[in-house]
Amino acid sequence: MVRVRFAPSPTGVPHIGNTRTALYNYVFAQKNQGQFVLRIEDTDRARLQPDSLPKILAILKAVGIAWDEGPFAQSERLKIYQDHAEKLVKSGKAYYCFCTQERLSAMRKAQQKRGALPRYDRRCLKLTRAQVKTQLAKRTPHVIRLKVPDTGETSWVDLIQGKISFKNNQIDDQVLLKSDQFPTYHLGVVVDDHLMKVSHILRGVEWISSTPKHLLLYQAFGWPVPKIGHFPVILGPDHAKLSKRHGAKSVLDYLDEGYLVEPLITFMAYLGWSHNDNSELLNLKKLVKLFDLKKVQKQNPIFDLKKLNYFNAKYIRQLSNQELFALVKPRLKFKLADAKLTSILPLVRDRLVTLNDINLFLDYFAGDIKAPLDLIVAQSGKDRAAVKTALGQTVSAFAKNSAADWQEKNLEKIGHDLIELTGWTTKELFMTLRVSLTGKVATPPLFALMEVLGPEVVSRRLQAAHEAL
RNA sequence: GGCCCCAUCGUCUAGCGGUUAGGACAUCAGGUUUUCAUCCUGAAAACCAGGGUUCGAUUCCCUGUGGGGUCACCA
Repeated sequence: MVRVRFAPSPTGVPHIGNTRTALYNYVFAQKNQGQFVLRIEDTDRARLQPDSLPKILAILKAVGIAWDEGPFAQSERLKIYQDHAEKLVKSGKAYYCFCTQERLSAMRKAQQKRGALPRYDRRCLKLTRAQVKTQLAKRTPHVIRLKVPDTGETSWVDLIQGKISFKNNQIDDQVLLKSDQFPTYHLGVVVDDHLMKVSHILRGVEWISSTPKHLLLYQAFGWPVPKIGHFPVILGPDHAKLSKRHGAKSVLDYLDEGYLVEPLITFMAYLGWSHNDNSELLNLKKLVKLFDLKKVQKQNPIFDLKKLNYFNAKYIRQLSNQELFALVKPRLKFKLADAKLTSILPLVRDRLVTLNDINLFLDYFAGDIKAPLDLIVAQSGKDRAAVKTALGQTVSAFAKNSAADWQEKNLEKIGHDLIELTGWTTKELFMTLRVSLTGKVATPPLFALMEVLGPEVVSRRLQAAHEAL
C-alpha cells in the first residue's frame, strides 16, 4: 500500500515550490491507488504563524489535492515523541544533554575559529548515571540527543537522485527532543512517518543532508525504512532557492491575480518533470495519468513566469464564452451590463493573459474617455488640420448609417469608402479612428469595436475629437 | 570553507555509444490585404573544460570548473 504525506510547517504560506511537492506526492499516490496523509509540523512555537494553516488547507483544496487522513498536528502528539525519545535513552541510543545554548554557541564559535566542524562535543555523553539523575532531579533544562555512530557510513538509494551516502563521522549528535519537550523535526518526522505507515517519503532536496540522521533514527528504533525520494528545488531567476526574497508567491496569490488552477498545475508539474514537449495543458486527472517518478529531473529548475503566462493564456482561449464570462465577471473593476460584457468578450478573449486583464480593455467600453489629441495626430501621420477635416468627414459618413444597420460589416464598408474620400491609407485613417475612439493604440478590430460601442458613443467621441482639434 | 548532489539552446526539456542533437516557452523576421493579440511559416540559439575507455563519445569513468543544497534546541 502506497502511503505518502505532505508535512508543511505552519510558519508561512507555502509558495509554488512547496505546493509542487504536495502535488507530486498526491499525484504519485493517486497513480498507485495510494493514500495521502496531511500532517502539520508545528513544533516550532517561536516561528508559528496561526494564519498559515487555513491558507495551507485552502491551497490544497484549490489545487484539488484531497487528503485521505489528517491534518494531524504534531503539537497534539507531544507525549508520543517524548516517550520515543526516552525509549532511545533507555536503550543507549540517545542521551540527555544539559548544555546551555550559550555554551553551545560559544563552542561552535571556537570550532569555527579553529576551522573545525561545528558540532556537539559530547560533553554530556560523559556524564555518569548519577550525575544525570541529579540534574534531572534539579529540573535542569535539557534536551535529548541522538548518539550518532563514529564510524561507518549511512546511505540509501534515492528514488530520484540515485545512491547517496554520508560518512557517519560527519553527522552531528542531533537534538531529538528540545528543552521545551517538543520534538525537533528529525524526531517528529521519523516517529510520525513510521506510526502513520508512510511508504514513500517524497520531499525537496533541501532535506537530503538530514536524511542520514533520519536513517540512523530508524536504525536506533529498529524500524523498517520507507522509500525515500528528493525532488529538485525550484530556483529563482537568480538561481538561488525560491523564497520570499524573490517575492515567491503562493497558489492563492496567483489565483487572485487571475491565473487559473489548471495552468498553475501544469506550470508546477513541468518544473522538474517532463512529458513530451512540456507544452500540453494538464489538469490533475491528466497529470495523474502521465506522472512518472522516473521522469523527475535531478537538476533544479528555474522559475519562469513566461511559461505560466503562456499556459494561462492558452487555457483562457480554450474556454467557451460562457465559461469565460462567469470567471471574468467577478473581476470587473468597471460597471458593465451583462449584455455588454457578453458582446465584448469575443473581442478581447485572445488578448487576455490573466482573467484580471479583462480590465485592461474595459475603460473605453465602460466609461468615457478623453481623446488624447497628440496621440491621435501622431498616429495619423498627418498634420492637425488634416486630422480635423478627416474626423469631420468621418462623423458625417457614419451619421448616415442607420442605427438599425449598425453592424461591423456595414461599418467596415463606410470605413473603406472614407479611405477613398480622404485619400489616406488604411492604416492612417483606421489608427486615427482607433485612437479617437479608445485612446489606445492596441485594441480589438476597429469595426467590431464600433459595433459594440454603438452609434451614439462613436459619434460623440469622434465629434469630440474633431471639435477639440 | 566541510559535506552531499547536479551539469544539453536564455528557460523547461528529449536523448539513454554512431542523430543534420529534437520539441516547447521566450526572442527575432515574414504572412494572415487596419493596430494589438491569436493563428501559420521561418530564423537564430545548447551538449562546461581536460583527460581517459572505445573503431566511435553529448551519452561510460576520472579530474577540474561552474551551479545548487546543507551545515540550529528551524523546518
